[in-house]
Amino acid sequence: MTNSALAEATQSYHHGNLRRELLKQALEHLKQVGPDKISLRALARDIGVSQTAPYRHFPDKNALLAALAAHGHRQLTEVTQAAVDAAEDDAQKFIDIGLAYIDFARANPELYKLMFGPVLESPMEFPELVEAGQRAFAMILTVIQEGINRKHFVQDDARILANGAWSMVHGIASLWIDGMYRCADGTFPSDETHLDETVIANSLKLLVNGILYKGE
Amino acid sequence: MTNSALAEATQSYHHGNLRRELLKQALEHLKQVGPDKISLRALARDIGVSQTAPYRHFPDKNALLAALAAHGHRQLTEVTQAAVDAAEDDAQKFIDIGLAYIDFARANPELYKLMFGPVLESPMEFPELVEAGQRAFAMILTVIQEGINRKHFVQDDARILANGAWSMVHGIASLWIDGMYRCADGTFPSDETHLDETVIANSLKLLVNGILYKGE
DNA sequence: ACCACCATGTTTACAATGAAAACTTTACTC
DNA sequence: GAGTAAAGTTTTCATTGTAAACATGGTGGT
Repeated sequence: MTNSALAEATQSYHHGNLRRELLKQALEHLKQVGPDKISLRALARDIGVSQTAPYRHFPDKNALLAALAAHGHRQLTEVTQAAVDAAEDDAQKFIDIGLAYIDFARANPELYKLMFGPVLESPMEFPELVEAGQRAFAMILTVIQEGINRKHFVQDDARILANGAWSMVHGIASLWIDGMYRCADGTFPSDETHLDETVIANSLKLLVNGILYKGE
Repeated sequence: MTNSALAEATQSYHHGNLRRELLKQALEHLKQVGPDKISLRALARDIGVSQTAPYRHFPDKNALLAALAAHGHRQLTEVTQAAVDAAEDDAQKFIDIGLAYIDFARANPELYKLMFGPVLESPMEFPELVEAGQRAFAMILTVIQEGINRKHFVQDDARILANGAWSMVHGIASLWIDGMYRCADGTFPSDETHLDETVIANSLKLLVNGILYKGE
């Protein structure tokens, strides 16, 4: 068994392939207790390994969380890219892309909080994370630039359009996740989850209306 | 000195009026170390009081943070209300209100993170906080409703307009605070803080354009 | 086949934290 | 002036992140 790939696949090696297992368990714990309360020791305990074993794979807790966040960014980019590819070339396209992004955030709230919240320290120091972020932004920029080329937009500064679109989508996702989306009377929606998509889509439309060039 | 109001005003009582002092120091620590790393013990130490003294004024750490967040919401509502009052009745009005909100977030990033981030646990259990949030939303609704009454908007569902506007503003504030606002090439702005207002205002305009009724 | 090495885990240890429990002090009330 | 309840203290405990020193076992060079 000199093949390390085989070693990874099986249960062998010294004590299993920990790094993968750690990230898997971390994601599980993340979903259950939220990003703040993740404990390295609890992870190690649940995996059945010593409390300091994780430090052979990550310099510290923050680094593990960063790896988790990077994975999340890649996933998010994936689902958004899928929406981009599937979309027809009209206004609905932008709505659909936004909805895909927001759906991911709603389906993985704790992960999303980790990715964009203040839990992670000095995220810019993790190349993996920075690259994932740039990839996501590049994707948005591509879509935007296409729109600019086709003269779909009221303005042709890609930076403003991309940041504006991202802000809107991120804002909706954040507020919704934190339960801050409100009814007209200031109270919170009870359980009409079937209305969500419509409400969100309508909010998105506001921005799309502001961006799209309305041919006379 | 039977007057408890006087007692609060002066330095007297048992060992000074702690509650006020705690919140003050907490705000200071918040600015310096961020919401995650605030430590009750450090607060007590800096004030010169025993480590468990805070527990006579707040049931736990979370409650202290909630009080801090509530204070932040009141401040935020205040500055935004001021912008509402100062604004003339045209499109620029909405830009100005949004900018005031975002300026507060940029001036008090750690406080803003505490108010809207995932740090605070079960925020809905703090009536003080819930009320502050409702007051803020009510203010937005008032402005929106006025606009609806004057037929300024392309749509008359106040909930959608208010949530949409808030999402946009919150999204911009969050991304900016976390340093995720990007240049057109996907990199981050270096130090052109003088350009900020313009860039932000332009993003805001995208939404305002989408909301305002454009009389033929 | 041997042996030295390095990656991976373990044991032990330490300091910081949030919080509970029991005790002490002080200001105000009757 | 005694008693009471609020405000503060001391002591204690479990949990956490992480450093340091040690153990182990698979691998590669000779």
